[in-house]
Amino acid sequence: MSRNEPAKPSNFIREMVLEDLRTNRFGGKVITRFPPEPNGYLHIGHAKAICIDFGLAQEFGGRCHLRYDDTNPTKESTEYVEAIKADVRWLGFDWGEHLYYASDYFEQLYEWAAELIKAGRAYVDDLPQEEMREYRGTLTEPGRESPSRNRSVDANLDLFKRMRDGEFEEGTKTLRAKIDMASGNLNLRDPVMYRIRKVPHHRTGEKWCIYPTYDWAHGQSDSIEGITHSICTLEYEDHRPLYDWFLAELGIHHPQQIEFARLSLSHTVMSKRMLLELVEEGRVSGWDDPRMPTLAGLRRRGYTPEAIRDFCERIGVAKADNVVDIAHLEHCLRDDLNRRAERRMAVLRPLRLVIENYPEGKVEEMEGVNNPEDSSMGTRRLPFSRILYIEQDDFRESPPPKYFRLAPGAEVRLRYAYIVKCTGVLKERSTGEIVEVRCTYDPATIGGDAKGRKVKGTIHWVSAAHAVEAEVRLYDHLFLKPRPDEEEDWKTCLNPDSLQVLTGCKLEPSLKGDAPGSRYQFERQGYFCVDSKDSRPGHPVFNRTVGLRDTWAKIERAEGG
RNA sequence: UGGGAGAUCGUCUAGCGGUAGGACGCGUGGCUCUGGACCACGUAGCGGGGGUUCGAAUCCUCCUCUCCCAGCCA
Repeated sequence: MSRNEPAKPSNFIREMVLEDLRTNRFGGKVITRFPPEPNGYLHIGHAKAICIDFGLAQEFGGRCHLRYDDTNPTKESTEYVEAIKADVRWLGFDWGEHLYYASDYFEQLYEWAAELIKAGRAYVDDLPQEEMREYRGTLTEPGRESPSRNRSVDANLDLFKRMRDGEFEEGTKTLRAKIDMASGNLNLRDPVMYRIRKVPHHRTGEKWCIYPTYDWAHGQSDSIEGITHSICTLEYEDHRPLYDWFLAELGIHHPQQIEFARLSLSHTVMSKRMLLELVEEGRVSGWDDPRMPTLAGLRRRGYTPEAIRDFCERIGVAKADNVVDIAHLEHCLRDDLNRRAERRMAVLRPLRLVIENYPEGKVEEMEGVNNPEDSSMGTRRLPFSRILYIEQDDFRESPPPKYFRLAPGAEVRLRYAYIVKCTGVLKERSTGEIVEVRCTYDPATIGGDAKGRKVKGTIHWVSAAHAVEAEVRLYDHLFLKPRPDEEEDWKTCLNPDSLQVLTGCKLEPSLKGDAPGSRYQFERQGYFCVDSKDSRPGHPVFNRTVGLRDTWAKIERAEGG
């Protein structure tokens, strides 16, 4: 409608769906699914897939199923099932009644497999694993047909039944599709449909000892659920011919598989293997360590689902390999938190500031706005007194050029309070360390009104007598290099300062006893949240979610400071 | 050297034969009781060679480079 509105960015998947809608290919329906294997935690890469799967369904008035691809009982557990549900919900999506498990379809899958056997399209193979590999050939040489390949239908049926009945040991038999051992696509060289695993399944228990492979289970599960668009990542591209083959042979509802490029993020790793290694070696405190790219980690770090969804929208969807700069994610976060987080004052590295001409014992209450972006968020009272804490960084004995903060003889505004002028410092005799800054205040400037004076700097403060003590954890990128997995040894570029723990931080009293997860902007510093695991009454712990943009730090860095 | 896919500002992404646009980042300026936010401006790109066309990022062709596949993982 409005001509200035930039066109909503589309992507190739949306356009394919639109085209299918136009041609009425699936009767006007859009049914997608998010199909995690319950064998690990979801990360930001999954969030992209979730946003695409659920987002498309939402957009076109369809629905998206949550379906667990639980075909490999040796790796899966209900613990992951629950964690994944929680993460998807937290991200803001709802599968309604449509929670499914591939394991619900085991019986149907078995029947269809028998059907393929009867059609001469599948056979029981005796080849052990290593031999099967040899028979498969290589990327450049065709494979050879297994000696079992031309068994009779009856023999195959009988053997298959006995596989199910547990007559054979693990690894001694498989059911394979009979396709083409010479295909250039290795997936078509008689792929395995069933393998024997004499292990209980987290849902079917002891009922089965043969389990379908991904290739055999996935497309058929999609079909059963009436999925129209089966969206997955690029590595499944050459599985599509097999996906299509099974469905065509069975003559059942045939969804469209569409592949997109998975998300990579700079300054972190996303592979399950690497994340697991970080956890197991204690490089991080767990899957929900705030430095982890897992949804659990991001949540604990203080990320909002809105910011993550916005990010997924902004990065787009395409087929080219990509690595998105983590700064992009952080931008989306700040953008969201700036609008929603209440402001607070907190001194992370305290330095005593004594106002020499302010009466001892006097306490005034200053009014601070909770969010300058949204006046409906109200105001709060801040106790002010003679002895305050300010940030160590906000005082320099010999200030560099363009330093707007406190320095001997300089004036600065104490946010929401008074203009003060520095009169001197107290140092620790032996070390020369500055332990206290002295100043005088101008009573006429109450509330921070500079009365027409040009006071360039405004700093935050906390009244010493009223301060709440807290531990603050400063998090930074987990890796120093943008692409750790491209280093000789990815762990050599782990950021040794990815976590800095500060104790004895001084918070304004309104922060006392806040609920875990509460998010704030600590003015001039960044966004912080109450840690959901370690914070407790009497010992608050805050996590830095992300810092504010810091132009001054940039200037200092540029000048070699 | 088999099969599949891909290549557009530093990064992500649009473009569908008609002026290469947006976002992030970066830079400059403005504004500001957060050196935040916000506003304005700027920076910078079609992998290469041929061809078709009045006109090519887009169509054809050859080449180069990158990614995926040899699990009874997903």
